[in-house]
Amino acid sequence: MPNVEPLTPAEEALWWALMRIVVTLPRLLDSDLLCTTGLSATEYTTIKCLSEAPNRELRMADLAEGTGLSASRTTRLVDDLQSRGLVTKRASSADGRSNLAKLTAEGMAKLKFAWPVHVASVRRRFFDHIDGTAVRRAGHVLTVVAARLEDTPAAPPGTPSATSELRARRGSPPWVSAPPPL
Amino acid sequence: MPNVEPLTPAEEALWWALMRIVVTLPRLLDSDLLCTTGLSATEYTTIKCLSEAPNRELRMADLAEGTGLSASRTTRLVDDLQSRGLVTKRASSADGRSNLAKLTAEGMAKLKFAWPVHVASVRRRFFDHIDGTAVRRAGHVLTVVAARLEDTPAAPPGTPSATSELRARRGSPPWVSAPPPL
DNA sequence: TAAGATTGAAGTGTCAATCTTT
DNA sequence: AAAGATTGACACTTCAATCTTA
Repeated sequence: MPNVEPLTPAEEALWWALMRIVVTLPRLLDSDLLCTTGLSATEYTTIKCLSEAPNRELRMADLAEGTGLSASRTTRLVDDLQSRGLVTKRASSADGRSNLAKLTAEGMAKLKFAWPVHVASVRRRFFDHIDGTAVRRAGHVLTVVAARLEDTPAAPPGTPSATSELRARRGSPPWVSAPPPL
Repeated sequence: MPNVEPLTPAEEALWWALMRIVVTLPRLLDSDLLCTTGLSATEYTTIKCLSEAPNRELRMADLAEGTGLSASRTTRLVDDLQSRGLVTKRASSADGRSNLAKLTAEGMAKLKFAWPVHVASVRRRFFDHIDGTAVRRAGHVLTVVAARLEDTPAAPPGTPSATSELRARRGSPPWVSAPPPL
C-alpha cells in the first residue's frame, strides 16, 4: 500500500466530526436515557423490539436478530429484565427448543414512559442543531454510506502483509483519525 | 415530557443511517486495521498520539487525555505495547510521580506501515461512496452537531422523574432508534 | 493534601463449548 | 446431525480505592 492520498481538508473536517459523533453521541443518549428512565440503551432497544412483535413476544433468537446483539448477550439481558419484572421468559409450546421472551405490562408502561424521553434526547442532542435542509442533505449522504457499508469487500486492497500478529478481537469501537505521522 | 413530536420521515432516515454508521463503521475500521497491521484502533490511536509529541514521548496522563481513554486503560495499553516492543515506559526525571511513554523505533516503523493501511480503509469504507460536494455538505452539518454535542446541558428538559432506579454505567455504546411503541 | 499512576472489581459484549430438543 | 439456548472464559473499558511522590 505504497501510494495513498492523505485526506483533503474537507474530508479531514468531515471525518473529525463524524468520529467525534461516533464516540460521543451514543454515550450521551445512553446516559440521558438511563438517568431519566433507569433503562440502558441496550435494554430500551430490547423492550422496544419486543413491543413491536406480535403479541409482544419473540423467540430469543429473533430478539437477538432484531437488536443486533449476540444470542448470549440476549440471554443475559432478558434474564436481567425478567428479574426486574419488565419481561417474562417461558418455553415455547410449539418447539421445545425455543424460549419466548414477552414484554410485561410493566415493561410496556416503562417503554411508554421512556419513548418521549428518548426522542427528546435525540432532538436535543442532534436535530435541534440542524435545519430541515441540512437534515435532507446529510440524510442523503449518510444513507448512501450506510447502505454500502457492509457490502464493501472485507479484504483490504493492498497485500495483506502483517497477517501474522493477530490476537482475539471482540466488542468495542475505535475513533481513529487520519493525518500521517512525522 | 408529555408532548414530544415523533421524528419526521427525513429525520428518521438520517437517524437510521447515522445509527447504523455509528455501530458498524468503527468495527469495520478496527477489523481492517487489525487484520493487516496487528494493531487495534485503540493501539493505533495511542502510538499515533505519541508520534506527534515532542521527542515522541508523553506523560501517561497527557497520553490518556490525547487518546480520550481513561488513565487505567492507558496504563494497561502502554504495558501491552511495551511488551511488544513498540513503546517504552520510564519514570520522569523531572517529576517522580510521572511516567513517560515513548515510541520506539519499531513503534514508529509500525505506525508508518499502518498509516496508509488505515487511510485506505477510511477511503474504501467511507469516502469512496460520496463525491466532493457531498463531503462539504455533510461536513458542514456534522461539524455543527459535533461542536455542540458536549456543551448541550446534560440535564434532560422535562421533569427528572425516575431518578430512583440507577445502576452503574460504564463503557459501551447503544444504537437506539426512534419510532414509538404501539 | 493533591497529583500521577496503578490495581482491583465490575459492566458490556463476544466466541466456543455444551446441553436439550428436533 | 442441526437448531435453539445457555454457560464459561475472556477481551475491552471504566470507576473507585490505593500507593507513591510533591
